[in-house]
Amino acid sequence: METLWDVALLGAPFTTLTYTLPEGFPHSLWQPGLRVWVPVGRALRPGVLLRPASSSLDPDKLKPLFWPLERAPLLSRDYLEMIEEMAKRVVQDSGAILAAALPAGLRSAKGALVAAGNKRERLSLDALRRLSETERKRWAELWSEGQAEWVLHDSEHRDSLQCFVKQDPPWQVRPQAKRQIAVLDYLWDKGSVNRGRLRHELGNWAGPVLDTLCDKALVEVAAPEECEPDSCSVASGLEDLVLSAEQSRALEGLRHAATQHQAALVHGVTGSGKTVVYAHLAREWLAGGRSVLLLVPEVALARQTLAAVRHFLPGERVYLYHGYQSPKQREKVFTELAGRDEPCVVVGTRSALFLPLRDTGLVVLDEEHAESFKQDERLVYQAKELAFFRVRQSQGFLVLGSATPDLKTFSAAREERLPKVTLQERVGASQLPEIDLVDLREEPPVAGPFAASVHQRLQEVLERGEQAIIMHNRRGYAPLVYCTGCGEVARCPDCEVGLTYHKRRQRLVCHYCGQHKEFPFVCPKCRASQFVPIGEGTELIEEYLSTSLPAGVRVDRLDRDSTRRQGRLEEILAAFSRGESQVLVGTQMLSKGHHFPGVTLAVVVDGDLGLNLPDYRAAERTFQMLVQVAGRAGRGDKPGHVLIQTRDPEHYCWEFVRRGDYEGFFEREAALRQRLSYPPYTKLALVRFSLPTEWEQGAETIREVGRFLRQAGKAAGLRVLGPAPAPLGQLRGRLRYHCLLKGESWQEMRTVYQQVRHRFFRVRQLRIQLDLDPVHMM
DNA sequence: AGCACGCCGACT
DNA sequence: GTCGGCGTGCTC
Repeated sequence: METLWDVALLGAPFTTLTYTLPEGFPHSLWQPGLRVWVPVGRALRPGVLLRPASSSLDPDKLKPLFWPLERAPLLSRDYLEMIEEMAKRVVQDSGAILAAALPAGLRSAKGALVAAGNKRERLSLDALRRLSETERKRWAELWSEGQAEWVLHDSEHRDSLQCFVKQDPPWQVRPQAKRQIAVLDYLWDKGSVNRGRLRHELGNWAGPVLDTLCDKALVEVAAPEECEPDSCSVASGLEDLVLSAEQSRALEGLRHAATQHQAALVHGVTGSGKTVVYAHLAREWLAGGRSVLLLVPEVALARQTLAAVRHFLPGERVYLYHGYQSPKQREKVFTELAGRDEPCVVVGTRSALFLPLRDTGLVVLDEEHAESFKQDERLVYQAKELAFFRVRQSQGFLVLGSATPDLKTFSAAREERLPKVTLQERVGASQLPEIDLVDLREEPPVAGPFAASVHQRLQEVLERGEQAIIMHNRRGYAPLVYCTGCGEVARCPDCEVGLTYHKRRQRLVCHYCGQHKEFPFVCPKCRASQFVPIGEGTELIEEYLSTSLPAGVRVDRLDRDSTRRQGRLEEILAAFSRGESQVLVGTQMLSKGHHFPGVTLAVVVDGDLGLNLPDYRAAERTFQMLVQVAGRAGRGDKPGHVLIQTRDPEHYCWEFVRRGDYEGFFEREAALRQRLSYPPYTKLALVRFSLPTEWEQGAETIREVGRFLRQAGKAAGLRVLGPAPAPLGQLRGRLRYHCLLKGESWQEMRTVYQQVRHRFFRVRQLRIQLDLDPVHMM
């Protein structure tokens, strides 16, 4: 009989600890996946039973776990298997993975009470701990028989209310009202947080300040929204389920692939109607009694896709899941799915891969090349890898879809490790747009950031009553400002990068660490306060077009700043798709999957922006983004046109973008990668490490880490490059370095990483992180 | 992350 | 002599 269990802690330090079992509960209760309260130090913490312990610890020295949180395990064995596999791959504790996977409400045990049947007996968690052994046992038996229940603290408490800013800056607040400004700034950065969190982060004074701001209607405090807006007013562009001949062939191809493979690639040009094909396939899998998971890279797309799925699959249970839902909402979806046996559809972003779907049949990863499918802050994981694991585990089928697949994915298809179906035609009357380069060396920008001919073209399009999108991947007003006193550029003191000027907010913002300074700003070098903006961001372009285009033309902006306020994104998209605005200026947010039939012109303000970054994927990324932007033009019945401004018209990327020639680009880029020994021809990992800027032993430690890595790497048959300062050499007051590992085996890389961590474990100033297959080298 | 333990400076 | 500052290290 197993009496020792390994429990993964759901809070820091996330380690797995071993406990004995308490008395009074039926033995059959103890199953993997059961959430429990365990004593850690003198506190109680939530954790998850992983497995009967194999360790040779002395049972007399172990504590008994305290109490189960539920009568049946929330998580299945398959689910735990997935978590543990993931933990192994990213070299982290299972508890850390679980904590990232579970919605907040399920990983934090709120102070709870035990109520007994119909009696009035109530016991707080603390009271329960103080009971005598016999009393505790009696309660355990009562609870086990269903005579007592956990009553979680009600969330109607004021601190659980969500707060969000209701107006875009600039805000009408006296400049002396520092606290009001601090609250507004905080909420603006975070989007929406609950009142408790706000008071915790800023201090208790935030409570009354919040009330003042509510009175001024600058901030709203509301109960977490319980339901998602059901339908989306943005046109989805998907009229019906009738398939073209090409789509039918693709569907047939996928059906066939599913009989002998675990996954397939749908390579379809923008506007070729991939979603309809997915919908058909989804319907078939549902009919077969299996669940369907539909993943898209962004929340806005998830909402659109939800509307389309509901339209196509009426009567099916469809769940939505993404990171911007309220914790309550996510908790509800999570628990409902964990207990659900009938098949259903889930539409969501990357985090939806962690949902406890019982029987995952079909998984669709749309826009599979998108970088948001790999997260790299808290937990480094690749959604594709996890999706693969899930379908393998459940004998399901994974569909990767894109107009511009990840080079790695396409190369797998080329080598016939991954079946591929292709969609080359746009559906309906629309055609792929014509794409032209505008050489800014010959035709320098005269109209704001635009060449004369581009501006001219824009005006013509608007005169005809058509719409245009302007893509520029830089938010804010100006990416740099320099001081007229000393000629220096204003820099972030912690990151050393230039500060971006945001005109509406009257702030200088560091786009890397998020800190901001008020503007006007006093130069730290010469005390002057006159600054001149250099370069242009979306805010400037919006302002420029609003004033230079004929009156009556409405210009809107779509970027992270303009969509911070809740519901703004939908408003902007809806206004554009109803034709109320004619020009939409934005960052790459514009390029993802939106369907605007009225758009006949797309302008890329600076095609070279991403091309010269120190990253082996710079060209791939630029190509993908430009093809996606181009894909927004000419989706209606009028032909589309794309203008790309560049100062480097000879770059090999352009001819392929112009012809919409993915395969050509692939050949060229793949050959380059092979020659330079980059993925997909080798495996790559970064060992990132950072240390405080002000640390005397910094330089010596960097050398030591490098020496150690080179030695350990060599022994493991890896090539080790570096250490080199990371492209963002200083961030948040820390120096950042990395070593690049090249080799054939992920496992060797993990081993080397563990060795270096072990070796420098005691050097507290040093933080070391592993990123297998990094998407960007920053 | 908590929360102890522990070793130095300013007070009754 | 005691209170308390936060550096260091552990939690089954």
